[in-house]
Amino acid sequence: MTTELPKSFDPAVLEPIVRAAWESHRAFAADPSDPGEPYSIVIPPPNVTAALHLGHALNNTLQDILIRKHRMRGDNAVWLPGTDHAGIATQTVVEKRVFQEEGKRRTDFARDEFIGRIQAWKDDYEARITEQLKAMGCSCDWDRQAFTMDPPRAAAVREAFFRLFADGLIYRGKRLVNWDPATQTALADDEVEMEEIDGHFYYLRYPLADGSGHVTVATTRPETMLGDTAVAINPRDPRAADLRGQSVRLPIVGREIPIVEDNYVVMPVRFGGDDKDPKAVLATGFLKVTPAHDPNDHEIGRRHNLAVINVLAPDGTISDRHGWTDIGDAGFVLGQTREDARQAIVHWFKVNGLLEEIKPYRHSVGHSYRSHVAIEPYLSDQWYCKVTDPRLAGAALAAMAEDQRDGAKKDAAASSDHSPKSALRFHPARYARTFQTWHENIRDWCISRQLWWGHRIPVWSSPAGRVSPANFADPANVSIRAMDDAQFVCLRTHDDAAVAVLESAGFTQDPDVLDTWFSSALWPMSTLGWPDADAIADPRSALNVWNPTSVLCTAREIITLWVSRMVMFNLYFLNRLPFRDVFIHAMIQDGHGQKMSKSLGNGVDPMDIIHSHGADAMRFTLTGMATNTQDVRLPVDMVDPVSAETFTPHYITDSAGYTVAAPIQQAPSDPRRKMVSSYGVASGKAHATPDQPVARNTSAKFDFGRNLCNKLWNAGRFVMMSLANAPAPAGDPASTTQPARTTHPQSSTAPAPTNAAAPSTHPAPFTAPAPANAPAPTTLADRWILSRLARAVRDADEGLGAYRFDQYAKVCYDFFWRDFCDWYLEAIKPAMRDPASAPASAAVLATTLDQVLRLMHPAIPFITETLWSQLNSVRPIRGLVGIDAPPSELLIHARWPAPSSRWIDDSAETQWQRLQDIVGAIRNLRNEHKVEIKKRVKVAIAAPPDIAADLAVHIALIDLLATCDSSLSSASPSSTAARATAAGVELYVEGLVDESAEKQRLAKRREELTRAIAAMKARLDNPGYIAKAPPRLVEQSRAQLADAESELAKIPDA
RNA sequence: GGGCGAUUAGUUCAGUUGGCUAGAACGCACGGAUCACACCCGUGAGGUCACAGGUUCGAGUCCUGUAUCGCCCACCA
Repeated sequence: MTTELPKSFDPAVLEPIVRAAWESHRAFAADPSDPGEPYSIVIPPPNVTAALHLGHALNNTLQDILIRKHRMRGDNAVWLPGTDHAGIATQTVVEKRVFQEEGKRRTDFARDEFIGRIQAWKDDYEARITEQLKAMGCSCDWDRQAFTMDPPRAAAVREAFFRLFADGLIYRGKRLVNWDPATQTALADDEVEMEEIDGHFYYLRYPLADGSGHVTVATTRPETMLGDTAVAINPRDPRAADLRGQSVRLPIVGREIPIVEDNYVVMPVRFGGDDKDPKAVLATGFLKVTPAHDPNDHEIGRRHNLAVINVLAPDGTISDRHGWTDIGDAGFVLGQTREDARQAIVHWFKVNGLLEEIKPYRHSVGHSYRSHVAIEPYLSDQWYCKVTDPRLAGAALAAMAEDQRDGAKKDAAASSDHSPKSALRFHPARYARTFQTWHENIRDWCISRQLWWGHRIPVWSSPAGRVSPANFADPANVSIRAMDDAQFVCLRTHDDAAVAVLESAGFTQDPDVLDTWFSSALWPMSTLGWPDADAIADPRSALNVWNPTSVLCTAREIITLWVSRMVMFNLYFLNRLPFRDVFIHAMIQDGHGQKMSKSLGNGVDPMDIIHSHGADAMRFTLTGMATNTQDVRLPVDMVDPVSAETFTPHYITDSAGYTVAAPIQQAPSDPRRKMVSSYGVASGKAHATPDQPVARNTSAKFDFGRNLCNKLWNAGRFVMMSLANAPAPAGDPASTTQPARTTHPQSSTAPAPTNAAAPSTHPAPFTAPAPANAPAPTTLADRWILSRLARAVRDADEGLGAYRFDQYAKVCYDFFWRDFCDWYLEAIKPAMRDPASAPASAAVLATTLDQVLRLMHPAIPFITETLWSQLNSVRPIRGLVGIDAPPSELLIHARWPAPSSRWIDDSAETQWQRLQDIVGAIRNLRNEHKVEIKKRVKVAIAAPPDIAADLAVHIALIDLLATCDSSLSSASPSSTAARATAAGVELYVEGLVDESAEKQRLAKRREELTRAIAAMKARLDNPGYIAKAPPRLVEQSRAQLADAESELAKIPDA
């Protein structure tokens, strides 16, 4: 039965079966009370704004590899899944959707009603994301799935806010914030994108108040002049002395404002300014100071005690209702947008003869990452978290690994195990610098957002009302602080009675919500039960077992947004790190080095790849791409929806200077084309019907993984067929290979059978007994493959330990395909026609496949799990002395291979390498002379006595692998024999008559040898080389020279 | 402006502390329906390691500079 595997594997059929098996066994469930070293990862919670993209696929594949490997090692491994509510992003998406579909704006709804809409969106996308992760094979503990706004996470937010508030680390500040006039909310610095803009420098004349003349200020934003409260000049400016104490009359408004001296002002070039500084070139030396609308001016205003006059409404229009009273003649701009006001004011200056000049100026301007409109520095009341406090940023800096601070030792330090395990380490180490610089220059964190979707700020205030702790039933859960002459009351938990007290005293709750990163910052704590009192008190609680987590896997773009804040909060609230390692993986770009994005249409949907190639194929390809670099490229193929042809898109530059994909004629307007990036987004439309082709981006790169899976499938099939007749283990095979795990499928606490037997530390494979009836391998092929296996296991482990997933993938690939399939399987085919007669080889074969499946399972879990169950049902002898292969019903719970250095066999590898060289040389000769594939040729091998003795034993292998009949001889070339040299022996293939081919080949070889001899001679003639190079290398060079010369001597002259 | 990367075969990438004739995969060329696999097998071609200096017996690797590309941070005069 078991040998009836289909010829090629079908992921669409197999993956759901394997998923069901894992689910029914509750294979991903973890329990903090399990023995085993804790190993935990929290998922970087994807935003519920959209379905997962390829970057997520990479991110989660790598995490799953780590989790699966550690689970197999017997560690108490848990992977905590969840999603992020992503305040601004999600609200914006839903607002846009509602407006498109219903023509309604957010303000047309009641707050709760609109939140309900967003909630529905969230439910939808959370489900999709979860399904995507499951389809990818992510072995998250789904019982612990979290959402940054669900009740447990809300409790964490309340507790954290309360503690920070009571400790004075949260304050209310009237500050300039990055205001997005479109969404009417404040943005964090990180949410602002800089864009280069072609703007202008406007030179405006401000008359001196005494009428004796004017000063000329230069500005890119003339409209803000309405809020000017000073003109500044550098004290070193030669004109400063004459103007000291003077003031100017602000045009339009008529406000009299002082001339102040401040070092911030850039000196114009003619007074000694730096001529390389474009500002100095353009500057007049007079700076208009608008404290309410420019961060630097705000600082100047503080230094000189200037008035702060806000002339804008929250929507970005000029307004006299938000702090501006002396409007003078400015009535004509009231109500205008920033852009219109700019034109109007410039026009006013022009007609009044006060506009001196306009010069073009290219500069960068902050834009909202959401609405893409220009950010307005805007004065408003916001809540701040005082991350500049030493207890936060300082603690984060102190937690860094010593050898990663100040860029010490660079990447070499990342993999060293010498520094204390308790420190925060980055992999690759260069990212430690990003983290350090951020904290050294950190500014207080604006945590309030003018949104509806998010954690409502748990503070009530009243300008007039007053309360005291005595008013509350539970004063310990109330924190009262006075700021700005008002009382602010923070409630620790949801408490209707306390709210009633506040409301009756005239208090109202702050309408704002918290920055989405506030809840994200608590993620490694809140997903594990904090702040539940029992969780904190119990040393065996999930919180105390799994926090600190083992590693955080993420992309570099959120080191400052997220990593930093988790470190600060975890240290502050729990006095320990949220994770020890931070692994920063590469970002996936398209084949042109551009980010994948919806607007470029170059994104690749993981679900498309799962459908076309299979989850394993996608995972393996991504694993191989996870190199140490900061970007990797994935050339994207697009599928034309009409012709169904695949092609590589080219790019054009649009009128705005942006590069855009130009893949398909009229692509953006073709409704079918839109489905490219909307798999799973435009619900129900993603699945193509046969008569309606759907364009889906893909990449030929995924063929790499698919080919590997297919190869593994067929190799597995072949091994299984071979072993079907092989000896089975003594005793009752069924009971040893089929542990009865299915008898307790509901028990999440039951560890895997293999792990249960293991101590809490790693299994000790060297002491594990081999099967009593395991025959000892004796053949060269067996010794060789076991030696290669031992190295592969060691190297794979090393790669994973250093977060070098590409190395892990390569080791698996090379060992499995090159060694196991290309050479080992070919070599043992004769023996496997009757495995019972070669029990040792059968045991080696079964053991090797067993280990290959274990080794590759973390990367390609579905196909390996499928083959594992097949191997279990064949029941061959598995395991050898030194190679522990304890049975397990499911591979996901099977024990991770441990390096078995006892099988590393240099002599076998040397001998095998010689065979490979000889076989390669004979195959080469055959090909050069166009010998038919099945024709056996006669080969005479002339070898020195010691090598000849070795070869005599294995001559049958040469005959098998090179399709020849070879004989060892002492060099008796017939005149017509084609010849070659390999591995120190000479080969003569009889009967190859194509003399021109042979001559060509020899001429080429002669040239190669001549070149090599010249290079060697030059090297050895260099006295410095002889004197300074290690003797080993000099010896090697001499030997190579001798070999090359002797081979050349034997080549007959043309 | 500050920082971090990258530049190696047609393409995507490896290349450990400097040391064999610089490797792999895909693609390409030639041969092959062989009883695991044509998503395969065998063989081969293909590289001035971005450029210019330097250190060294020896540089893809270390140093300096240049160019191009990318990312992060800062910056509305």
